[in-house]
Amino acid sequence: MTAGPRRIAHLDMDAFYASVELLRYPDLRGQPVVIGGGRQATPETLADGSRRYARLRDYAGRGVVTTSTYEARALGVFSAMGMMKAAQLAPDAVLLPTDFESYRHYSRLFKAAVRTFTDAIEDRGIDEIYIDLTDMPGEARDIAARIKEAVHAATGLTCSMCVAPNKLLAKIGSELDKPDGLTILTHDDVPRRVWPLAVRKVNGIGPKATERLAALGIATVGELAAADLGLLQDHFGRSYSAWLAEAAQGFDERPVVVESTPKSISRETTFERDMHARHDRAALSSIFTGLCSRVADDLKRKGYVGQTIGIKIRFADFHTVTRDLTLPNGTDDPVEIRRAATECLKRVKLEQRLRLIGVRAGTLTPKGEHSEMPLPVQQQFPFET
DNA sequence: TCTGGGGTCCTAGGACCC
DNA sequence: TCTGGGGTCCTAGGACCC
Repeated sequence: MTAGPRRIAHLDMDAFYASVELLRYPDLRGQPVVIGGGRQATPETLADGSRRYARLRDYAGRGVVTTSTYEARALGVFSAMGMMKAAQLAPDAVLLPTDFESYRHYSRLFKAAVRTFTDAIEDRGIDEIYIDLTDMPGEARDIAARIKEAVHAATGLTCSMCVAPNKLLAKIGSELDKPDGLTILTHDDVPRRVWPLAVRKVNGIGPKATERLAALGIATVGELAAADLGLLQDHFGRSYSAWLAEAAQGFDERPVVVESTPKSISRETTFERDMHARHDRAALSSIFTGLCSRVADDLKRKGYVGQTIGIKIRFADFHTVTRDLTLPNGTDDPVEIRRAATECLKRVKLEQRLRLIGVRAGTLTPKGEHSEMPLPVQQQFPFET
């Protein structure tokens, strides 16, 4: 076994949800299209067979943009932006509702296509995967090109790929040539191709860290790579600063994780209007029960029981609190979940109006496997070591 | 124009145990 | 004037990702 560099690919579907919608509505190709909002955005088919689409300007509500086409992005409309803001930027853009059923279908198709090459695949959600190509014969570029072709043949969709020595670089590289890109990065490419990038491009550096780095005069990965480790430690702590320094050099040893088990299952909902604990008591109670039932259904469908039941409350001012409770045994029973969730709810002051409520089950174990700890021997004497 | 829903991982304090 | 230390569980919050 020679311990040469690994070959890790990151594959990212291009504007995935929007591209799936364009397969169904090809007449929208080339137009700014935004996915998000509720059912009311479903296109209407007219008598002559043509379609009438909702426009972003007609939207009213609290939704956010889920995805947008490249034409909409050119107008400044990006994922996670409030729809009302997006409507100001691109009032004439077409608005389509999200259809997760379809996206999951195409997700299965593209992953199955990749699986004809290898099983060394790490799932990173509906539209992304890592692939370990280390043990595959052939040139990285040729393998990636064949995978891209297979994905296109299976779905009619394009993706962008990068092959690099690790996941960190592969993830960065797959964005360098979007859409339909194919990038190869080696460690020697880091100074020329990675250091000029904004720190935000690094997976794991989010909005908060970006802002705090900017305050230190660090905007690019290269500036981060050149930063004094002591300075980083003072501002980000031992562990995160060490990771920042490693990442800026392009080092990352994380393996491609092929199998994983879920850690938690949750359901939450944001109300169309803020609710009041007393005034809207009946409505809230029925929503709460519904969330508990959905969590129970999800647990049953996936074959798990959860031992920690938790709730999440978001107030009108967006302040968010969580409470949880560990039960003696795991459960997938909606009544038991609701009872535990209610206990959690009692520990929250509900004076402000509520924006969101959620229910969560954690500490999951496969149903049927007994996870209860054997009870400790009753009553040990203290300090008997 | 106020910001969805589903997750993961990390940190930190206190309880509890030996 | 003193309080010793280490491991693990529980709970709450926060950053981050897709």
